Amino acid sequence: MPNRSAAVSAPPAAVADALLRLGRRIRVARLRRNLRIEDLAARVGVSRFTIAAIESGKPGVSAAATFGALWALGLDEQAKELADPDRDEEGKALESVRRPRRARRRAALSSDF
Amino acid sequence: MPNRSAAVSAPPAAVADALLRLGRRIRVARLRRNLRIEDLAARVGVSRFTIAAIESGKPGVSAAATFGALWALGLDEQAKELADPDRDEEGKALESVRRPRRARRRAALSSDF
DNA sequence: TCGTTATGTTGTCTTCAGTATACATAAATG
DNA sequence: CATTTATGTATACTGAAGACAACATAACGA
Repeated sequence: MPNRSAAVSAPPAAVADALLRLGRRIRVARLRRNLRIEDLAARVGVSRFTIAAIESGKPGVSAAATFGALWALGLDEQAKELADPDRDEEGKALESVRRPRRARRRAALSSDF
Repeated sequence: MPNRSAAVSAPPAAVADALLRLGRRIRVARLRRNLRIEDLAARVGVSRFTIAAIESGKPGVSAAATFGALWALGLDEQAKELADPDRDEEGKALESVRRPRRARRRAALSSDF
């Protein structure tokens, strides 16, 4: 079985779009602050090629580099709110009374056959 | 993330915290939906080990896998708002009149030593 | 316009992310 | 409790992420 996962080499369109949009926005924020790619790279602690990859929406860049760029630009506040359980209305609705520490498959109905 | 970069192997505390928090929240959302790690992995298109890495906040996981997990859980709406230029007050304030396509270092003041 | 320089591009090399298998642990279920 | 099974842990393998160098291109400032 091949090594690289499809999700990374060819992500779903929604994910690819999100990464592209995020990259473009990071670029806008960087330019507004009059930072060179190299300047931002130094702040984040990666090479200029990694920042270029982020800005062009490459799927394979590490989460640390991506969030690091947001942080280095002072844009990490919204990142902190990501997937906030309090705002996950669907999740709250689906949640059963208790909150299990493990998911469980629908019981396999041992009685048949 | 191959050739070691400090930002990935040992991210700034703020970034490490953000990744840890995001991972925990993804786990909460997954459990609320009664999905096993393996179920979510299948939706995202990665192995269960990658989901486990995301949930434990490992810095090296790819952005595609991370955003893919948010997407597979239906939590990608907030992700779309990340780094929205309209909300970047600091950036808007810093932005000069025009929006250059390249940053430029502070002019090197050719006249002095 | 002209020189400067930020960014893109190409190519090589190294390291680790992601995968897979196997086993251990612990949490649900009945 | 006992059984089932979701998740953690360990090891090994492979391909791509990321670093670096050098050069090409194009945008900016003067």
